Amino acid sequence: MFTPDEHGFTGGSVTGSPGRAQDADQAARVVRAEWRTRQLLSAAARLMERDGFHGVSMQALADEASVSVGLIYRYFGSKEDVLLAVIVEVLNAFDATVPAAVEAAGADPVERIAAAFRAYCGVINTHRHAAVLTYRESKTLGTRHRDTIKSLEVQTTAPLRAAIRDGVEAGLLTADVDVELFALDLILLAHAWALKHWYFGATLSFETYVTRQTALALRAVVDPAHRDDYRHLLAPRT
Amino acid sequence: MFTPDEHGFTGGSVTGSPGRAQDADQAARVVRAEWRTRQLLSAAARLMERDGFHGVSMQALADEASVSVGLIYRYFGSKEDVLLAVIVEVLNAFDATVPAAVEAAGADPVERIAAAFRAYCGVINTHRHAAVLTYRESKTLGTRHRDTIKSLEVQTTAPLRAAIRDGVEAGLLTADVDVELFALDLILLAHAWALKHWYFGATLSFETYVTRQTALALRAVVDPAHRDDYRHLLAPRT
Amino acid sequence: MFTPDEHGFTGGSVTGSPGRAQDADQAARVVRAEWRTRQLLSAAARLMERDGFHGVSMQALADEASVSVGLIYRYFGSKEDVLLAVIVEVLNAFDATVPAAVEAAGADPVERIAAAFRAYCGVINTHRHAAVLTYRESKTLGTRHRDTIKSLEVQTTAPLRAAIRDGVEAGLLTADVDVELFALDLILLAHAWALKHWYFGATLSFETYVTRQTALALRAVVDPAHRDDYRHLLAPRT
Amino acid sequence: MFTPDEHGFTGGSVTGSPGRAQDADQAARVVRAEWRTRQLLSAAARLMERDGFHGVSMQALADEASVSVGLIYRYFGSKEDVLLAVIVEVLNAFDATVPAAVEAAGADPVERIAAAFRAYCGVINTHRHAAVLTYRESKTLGTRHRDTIKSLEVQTTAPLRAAIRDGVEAGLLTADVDVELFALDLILLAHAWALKHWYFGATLSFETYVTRQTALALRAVVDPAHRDDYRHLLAPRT
DNA sequence: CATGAATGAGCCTTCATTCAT
DNA sequence: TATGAATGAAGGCTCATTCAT
Repeated sequence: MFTPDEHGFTGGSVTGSPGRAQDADQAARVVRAEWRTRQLLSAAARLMERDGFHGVSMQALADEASVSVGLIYRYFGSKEDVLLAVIVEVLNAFDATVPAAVEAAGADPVERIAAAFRAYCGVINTHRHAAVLTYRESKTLGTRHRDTIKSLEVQTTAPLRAAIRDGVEAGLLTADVDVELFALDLILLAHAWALKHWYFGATLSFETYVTRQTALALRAVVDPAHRDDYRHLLAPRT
Repeated sequence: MFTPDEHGFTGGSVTGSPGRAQDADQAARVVRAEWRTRQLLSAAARLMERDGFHGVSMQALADEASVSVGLIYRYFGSKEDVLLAVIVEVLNAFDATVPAAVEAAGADPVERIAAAFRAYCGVINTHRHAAVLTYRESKTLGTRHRDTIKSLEVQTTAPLRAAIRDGVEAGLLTADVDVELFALDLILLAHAWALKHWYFGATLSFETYVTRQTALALRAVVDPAHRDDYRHLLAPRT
Repeated sequence: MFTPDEHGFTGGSVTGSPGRAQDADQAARVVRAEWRTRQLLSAAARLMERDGFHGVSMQALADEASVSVGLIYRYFGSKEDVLLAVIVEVLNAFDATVPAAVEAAGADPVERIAAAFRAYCGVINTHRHAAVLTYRESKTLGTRHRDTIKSLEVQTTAPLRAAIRDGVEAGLLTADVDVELFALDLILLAHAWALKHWYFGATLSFETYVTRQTALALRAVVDPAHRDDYRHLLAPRT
Repeated sequence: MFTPDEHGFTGGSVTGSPGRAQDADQAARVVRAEWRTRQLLSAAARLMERDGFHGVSMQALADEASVSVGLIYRYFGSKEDVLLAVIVEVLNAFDATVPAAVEAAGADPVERIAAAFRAYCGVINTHRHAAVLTYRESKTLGTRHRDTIKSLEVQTTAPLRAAIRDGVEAGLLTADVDVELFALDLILLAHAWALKHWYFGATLSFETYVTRQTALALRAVVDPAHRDDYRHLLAPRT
């Protein structure tokens, strides 16, 4: 699990109050701090998805979150940090969701690939607001932040790449599949769901989208010899 | 072919001079104007791809193009107009390239699909700078401009969609292919080449990328009965 | 009394603090805000009278008022709004001064006319800087603002017109007096005091100016039969 | 007659063409130059009256006059010079009109005053566009130009002041009339005709305005003993 | 004489960030 | 902790003026 440098609440000793009461205070403080953070990130994601990073002023963000401008700076060092945190939140959600989904799919590599893809799409669907930001505003961030994201993305897509590799090695996928490339394509298709409103209209439901894309993608790589085993994935009724 | 309202050089023909000489003047002026436009758009694409629309100031643009700020406004009404023009230039390039490439590929729908995809990728490779902008900065533009782009994109992808539809109807592609979805996916894969430096590193050559993606995509849709006919596309040696 | 929409300090009362303390805060804030406004308007009037609306940059205004440029925009939405506020201030001063002066002059219509005129001149003398702006920069403002001013001016000159009308009806002024025209002329003569430095030099004192103009104007309209009653106005010793 | 420093067409010897032909050339040139000047000043007056000095760009002026921007600078040294020339044109018109009108009115001082006033109003009515500029944009001009205007105005109002002085000395006006002040008032009333559209609406015709103002003003100063002699001026039927 | 492309200083305005309360 | 007044750098854009043709 990744935790950005959200201003490092070390919560050091303050002044001179007894221990027990202080602990309670601290706990309450932490709770409130987390609530604030969530409140702010949620507002930021909503606003930035709609108006873009540069289209959202700190004042607007403060208004949307019903706090003062100054308070934002207690939780984030700069406007860029807010953006980074929003993006990181999505990437963390991948890490919190995808591995579990893959595990739940059982041992079969092809099933795991399908599960991973579906989980990716699910996270993107949930954080649709923020997901677009990853694409649109990465260049906005400085190199350091960008590297943070980059490595998070690699880490995040690891389960998918692993499943694909397993599939090839198990002979379930054709031997000539380029693991990296296929993984990239699946990620792209997942992201496309977030971009699709603007690019595509609202013709497909989420379910249909995932099912069809899964079928399309897998048909390209499943070894002909095992096609029948995955008919439920390759030729869905929808 | 689309031409944005680049400020409509009506040019005020005035009093009473011959006409031949004036025509020459006008012609020379138009030539220079077009040169300036190209010069500016090229600089804009380079800079905006690197720093994003908001990261490029008009001053910076002027410097990069070695002109004064004021002059930019003779050719574009606003900063947004510059962005629009950059984007439109790519889209026009599609229109100028793809249909010809498709025709040159002969009558076979599958060959035409492959040719269209390759052509798309080629245009994106050429205008790599500008292509990224289409993704990143569309939200930046006002609704009117956005609609302009949207309709251009639809128009631009028409040849590809047509070829796919033909393929399905000719029984070369499996009957259950979702034309729109498959077209979208191919476009995405083409665009991905522009996004890949940031997303992927520089492992693949353009040739390899196109060949492999073509194979991957087509394998998902070509009817098993015709696989052998397209072995050169489906199972390239690279 | 007119109050322009000076940015409507709604002020965001937030969480849950007592109220008394907050009220005090709010009150203090309002006081400071009003002080700022006055400070800014005063600087604006001074500068604009000297250099004209277009001759004063926001930077210059900020410097003169010893604040930052940005702060001006907390109090006024735009440069035009500053001009409007300056002008409105004068017009409000009329409303706050003239009626009282007229009342204090007693019931006699002629005395009331003289008192109104003197009061007008007094306000203009006090706000000499700003008064000139009304003439010079009305065209600068947009139609909406211009209408605001126009209706304020009408409202502001009402007491004078009423007194003249009463005078005519009471038979103190000759029956053929054109009420509107005579009122306009008096207003003009009052404004002329503000324009006179540039137009006239500094030969006359305020007192002398008012007294003489009153005499001159009234002599044109007071009915010969009542001349003697107003000798103190018609033939002053100065 | 005043002639501003309109770039001093000394029209010196050019190169080496014969005398006669050159003279013709010169003449033609001068004619065209004057035509251009008039064309430009007319356009400038129209535009500036509508949009104010600062609201008119040199480009707009060029367009309105159907010439190029560059050409304007052959006739006027700067934008300010254009404004000055426009204003000076009105003041010259006074000089060209008022004295003649005064002479034509005969020897009677009161008649001369009335004639002068009517002539002033007439000029202002004709150059209404430009007249407003005198008020609105004098501050725009530098000190030097402003002094030019000031002295022109003094020179221009001389006939009126002379007539008033004569009237007082002849005992036709009451002895206590302040010559300078009364002259100023009359000039103001004349100018008011130009300002009135904005200040007053369009209720009065020019004729009515002049007649009524003349009556009003003269009634204030004509000696009671001579009232009957000027009944046609003091109590017009309109 | 005439044109209009080109320049660049300067203007209004916004907004991230700070800090006294 | 929380507020929001205050700052000032920077940005987009305009426009008077020049100059090569």
